[in-house]
Amino acid sequence: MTKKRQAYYTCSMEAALNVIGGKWKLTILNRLLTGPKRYGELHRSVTGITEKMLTQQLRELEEDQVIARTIYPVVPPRVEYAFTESGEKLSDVFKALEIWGSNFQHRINPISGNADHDKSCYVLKEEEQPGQLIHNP
Amino acid sequence: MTKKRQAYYTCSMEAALNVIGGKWKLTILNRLLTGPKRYGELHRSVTGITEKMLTQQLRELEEDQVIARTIYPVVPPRVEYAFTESGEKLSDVFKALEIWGSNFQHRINPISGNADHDKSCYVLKEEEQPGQLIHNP
DNA sequence: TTCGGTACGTACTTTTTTGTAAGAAATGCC
DNA sequence: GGCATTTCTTACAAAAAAGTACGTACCGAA
Repeated sequence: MTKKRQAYYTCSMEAALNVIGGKWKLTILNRLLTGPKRYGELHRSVTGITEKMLTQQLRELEEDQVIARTIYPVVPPRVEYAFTESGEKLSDVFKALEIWGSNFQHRINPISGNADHDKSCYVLKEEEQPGQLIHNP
Repeated sequence: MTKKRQAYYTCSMEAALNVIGGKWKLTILNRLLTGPKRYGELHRSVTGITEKMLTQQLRELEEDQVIARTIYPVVPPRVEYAFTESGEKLSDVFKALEIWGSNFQHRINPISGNADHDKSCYVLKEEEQPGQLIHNP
């Protein structure tokens, strides 16, 4: 394990940030919001991530009990990753990050109304149920 | 500036995470929740941070328009840091992080009911008004 | 004229995170 | 046997973040 992972924090927020921080974790978790995914699916879906990084981040998320790993004993191997109950509860964090980040982007970079870098990972439904997020098509 | 700071993101969440990520920013922002603070106050209050790091993080937060810097032209110098309007809106993010992180800590480390590392940075009031956080005494 | 207090800046080193490239296991199919 | 497929490992290298140590400016007071 490369990443130094603290066991204790003086602050719950820091603990949370440590779980979802890093270059790839939000993106990975984002992909899992639409349901369980295989390793290869994630690898294709998370553009630019290397296999080493993907494995490493998945291991850490698993260690933090945010996602669960299911191995199907077949050849070639089939491994699926899915949110745990605790991981699903992260949606409130995602939502808050998404809302604030969206405002932030528009403020910092208001000219880019239709550009690629302006799109959100998540869209909040109009008739929103608390805690629910749907993935951007 | 040491930190590589992206200008564009494919995801608002990533933009948000970039603003509050890093080793010290949540702690600094946490201190500012109780009102504007001077450089020296922050330095004493954020245990362990070096002057270089404090300055650097404050500069980045200022650049991201999360905090504002006010210089009083006196000798010796007096400089105050305070949330901007946008920074204040981060409280929703803090709250979500805090709630999830708190559950996370109890799950990961359930034995530590009264230890130091179990305490929160924030306490949510019983009769909570939306978006309001008060600092832990 | 040296000193103190405040808020930095800068060169350099160490630590941490991320990336590159290659290999390995398991097994059915040709 | 040799190959393809999938899910990882591992050793090594590069890049980024954080830490160390020291220096600067201001001006009034001693």
